[in-house]
Amino acid sequence: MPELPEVEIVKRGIETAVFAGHDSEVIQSLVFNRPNLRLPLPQDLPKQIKGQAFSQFYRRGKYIIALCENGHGFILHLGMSGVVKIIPRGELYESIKHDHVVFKMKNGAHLVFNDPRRFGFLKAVSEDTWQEDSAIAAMGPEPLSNDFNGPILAKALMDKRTPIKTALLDQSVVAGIGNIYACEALYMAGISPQRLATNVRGKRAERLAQAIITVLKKAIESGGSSLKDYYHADGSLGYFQHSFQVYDREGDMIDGQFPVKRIVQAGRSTFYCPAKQS
DNA sequence: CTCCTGTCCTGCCGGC
DNA sequence: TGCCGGCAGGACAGGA
Repeated sequence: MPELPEVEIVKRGIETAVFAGHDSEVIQSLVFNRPNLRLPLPQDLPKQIKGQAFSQFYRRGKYIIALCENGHGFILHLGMSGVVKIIPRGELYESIKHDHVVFKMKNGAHLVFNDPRRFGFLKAVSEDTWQEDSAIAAMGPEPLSNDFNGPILAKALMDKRTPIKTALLDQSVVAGIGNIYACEALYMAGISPQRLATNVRGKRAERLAQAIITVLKKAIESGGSSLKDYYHADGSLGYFQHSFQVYDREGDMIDGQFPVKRIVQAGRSTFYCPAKQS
């Protein structure tokens, strides 16, 4: 499920667990239970970070960047089905299916990456070069930073001849939006997903930028508030229940009279309310 | 160049 | 109940 808000919650949850004191930040071991996910797992990483303390976590779009004190670290992408589980110190960790990557911490806690579909990946990077990684460098502005607003969005959309919905999924336009929040932001902004991206400018682009910011912030808030310490009882981070206005609500009525439709764009489902979006 | 389609992989849900 | 097809929140390679 992970789009920007979910990844942000996962990152905060990891930070909370790792920076809890009593050597909770020190990695005792890192184990890969298979050779690859979407990409080969970095076989040198375990020895590079063994005994090291995590020093810093960042999120960029849908990516989490984790760095250790010696400068070694990794980029984690959750793909479609990835979750991070945190098993606190003192609790027994029992491996289950698709637990591909397991960090054992010095204080006895475990951080586990579980990804049934294996569309996620973990890539070794260093403190000095992670920003030059191809996935990171090509990314557009962070929507919840000062680098993002209506005019900046309009400029990124100017040359795009695709429908606006498809353009929003392009991580070089704006970072972190996926299928759900593209649909939700367009609904909130009253913009049809079929409108050409190049025709979203001026006031429309302003409305869309604001809608993106609002939708993402609300999702982070609801994730943060609905999860005790950001993780479920089973220790999994990254899945929490939202109430969406249009996503996965085909046939539902808006205002009791305007139905939500489902169409397919670039091979992905789009949900929208034609009566409310133009 | 830009844009679209197909593909990677497993799990789940609805229909028969 | 069981089986099967379709679909799933991402991102890339390859072809048009």
